[in-house]
Amino acid sequence: MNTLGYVLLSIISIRPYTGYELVQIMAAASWKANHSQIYPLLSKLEQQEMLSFEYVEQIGKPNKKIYSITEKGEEALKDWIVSESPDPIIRDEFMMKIYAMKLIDTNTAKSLIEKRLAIFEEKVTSREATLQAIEKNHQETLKDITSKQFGRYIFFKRKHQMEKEEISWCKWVLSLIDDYSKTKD
Amino acid sequence: MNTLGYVLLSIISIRPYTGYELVQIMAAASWKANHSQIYPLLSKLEQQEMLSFEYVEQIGKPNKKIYSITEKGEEALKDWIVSESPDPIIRDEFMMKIYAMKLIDTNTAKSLIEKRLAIFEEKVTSREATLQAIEKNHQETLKDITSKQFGRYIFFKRKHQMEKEEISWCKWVLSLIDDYSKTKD
DNA sequence: TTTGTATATATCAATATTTACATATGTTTA
DNA sequence: TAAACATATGTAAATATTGATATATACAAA
Repeated sequence: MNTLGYVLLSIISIRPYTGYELVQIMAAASWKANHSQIYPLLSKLEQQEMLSFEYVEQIGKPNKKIYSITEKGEEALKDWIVSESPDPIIRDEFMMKIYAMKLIDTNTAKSLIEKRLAIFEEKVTSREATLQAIEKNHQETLKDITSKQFGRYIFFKRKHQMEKEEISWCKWVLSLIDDYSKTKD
Repeated sequence: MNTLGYVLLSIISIRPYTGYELVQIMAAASWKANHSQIYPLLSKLEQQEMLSFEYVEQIGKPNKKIYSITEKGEEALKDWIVSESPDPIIRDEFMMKIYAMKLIDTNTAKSLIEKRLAIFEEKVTSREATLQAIEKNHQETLKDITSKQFGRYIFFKRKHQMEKEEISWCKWVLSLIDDYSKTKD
């Protein structure tokens, strides 16, 4: 099995999901995976008996397959969890553009960073809504590190923290740009 | 040209580099790219006249090609910089394992997080060495946002901040684990 | 003395990921 | 009222990425 397969098992271990939902969960986790990758992989995992699915017929909406983890899947997942984790891969085009910032003029640079700031402010808003929902619905179990929600909760907390830091970094860079502009007057 | 091509142009826009050095720079930027990807791409960029290289013969070491950006490369790079940036992709296996943390026992979880903490403490140490070197060698130009070092400097500052935050998150999770362990006594 | 590491580049095969094509219905927006 | 969007799954082709093999020298460690 490949890494994405284990990642899907990890998410489904919390509760059953459809492929459609998994695409969105992966995107929210910044691990973008297209449905063209997710659907065939779920089929494969089902054939390998790591997952099972329930076919749900719907009216007014397309039918769906709700995947659950099997015992075999859980065992495979456990082995993966305790295995060595490679260094995280961060492919952030914006940050790589920053590297060559001196090539563009100050106003353009400023507006690029302002845009980044706005994007992350939106991310923080929606992340906070998710966190508040978890805190509201699972308040008693959040201190129970063996609860199903715990892992998901601390995961989102880390994402939230990261997004907040991006905002403060953007503001810091904007202040440097402003300081520089003043000395040029 | 593909995204990695632009990223290489971005780095080379600061100063000329060899393919070998670029592999290491990419790794330090968490954008891992193997030499099997870098070398053919540099050749292609040279053929497209985005880059030029100087062949340097060495004694006791293999010969090398030092790539510099051309005017054409710089124009292409500028266009890329002002284009829309897709959302960052973060493929962090450790964080996806955290999702399913409840499957493993408390002590195993604790040691996984301690290991993550140790890895990031090392990252911070080496990042701080890099930052101090930049601050020492370019102290006058660091406030000049049009200097070549500025982009690289604020890039590394962001990486440093991110790594520090990872450490504080690990410590927070460890404290939650300890609190839970106490309530279980 | 052999094995591993650092320096340096190159290519091939295997795998993973992205982009495009395909289908179908209900709701929302211009 | 037509176009876009959300729900839902699927496949095929193109592209990107990883892992392996290849070559060569110097140096350090086992």
